[in-house]
Amino acid sequence: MLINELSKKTGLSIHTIRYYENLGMIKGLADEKVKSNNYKHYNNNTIERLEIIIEAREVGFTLAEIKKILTSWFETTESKPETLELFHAKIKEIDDKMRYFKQTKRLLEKVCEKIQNNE
Amino acid sequence: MLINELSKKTGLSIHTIRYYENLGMIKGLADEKVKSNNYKHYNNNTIERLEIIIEAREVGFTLAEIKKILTSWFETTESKPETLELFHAKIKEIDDKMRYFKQTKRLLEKVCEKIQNNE
DNA sequence: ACAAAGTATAAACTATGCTCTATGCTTTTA
DNA sequence: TAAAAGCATAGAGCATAGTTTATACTTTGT
Repeated sequence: MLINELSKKTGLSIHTIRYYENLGMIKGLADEKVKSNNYKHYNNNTIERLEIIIEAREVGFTLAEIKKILTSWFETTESKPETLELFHAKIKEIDDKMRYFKQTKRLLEKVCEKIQNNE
Repeated sequence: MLINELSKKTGLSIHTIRYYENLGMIKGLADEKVKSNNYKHYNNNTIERLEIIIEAREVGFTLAEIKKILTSWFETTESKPETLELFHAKIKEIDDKMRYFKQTKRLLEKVCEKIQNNE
């Protein structure tokens, strides 16, 4: 599929997709049989990768961090202990953030109560 | 307390605290009895506010959004229905993000398993 | 009393993550 | 076949959230 279709399937703008491609997070390939243009083709793996990017950026990971996640998930053949530790650290980060989430949610709920009681 | 103490108690840099003060998220007051300087004094409410800021920014709320939360929590006297709706929407956002969190955590755990099995 | 440390204000600078514009080529469509 | 739409590349511009620098005044410690 070309970039337009990819954009529609993921909900990301064409600009954003190209931005991610420039960062090396995804990769499209030009059809070698077609010499007249340089149109890049993307496959379902690209969709998977973009969905992971969307998920992980919601969590607040930077694009650099997400790139590492993608590499470890899709490309890594060898297993470095420091990579493993990195991911354990990230999991811990998520757990920490979850706590902030619960606290903030509780605060917001209290704000709602306060607003309603003032009526 | 002065800004240095506030910085130590919250873990935020003096610069960041001033940045938040410029945005109107917190407010220090100069001692009127002292004419020789313009040193601002902060109280425990400021600490509370900064702790809320720290929590909420981890959740990914923008400083503008956090400012609204603070206003509704500490300053609002009247209760506007649209404010209430805003906060309900924010709570929903948090719930949505929690889902992303769980998915991303699961992905990271799988990455860890993958790395370990490759050994 | 004087150097060091603290405070205030303003402005410049930086990093991240886009978003938009310009240019030029290719493909599709009426 | 000419106009419109799509694709690629490069670079400029923008918003957010700080961080750093410069300047100047005040307070504190020795």
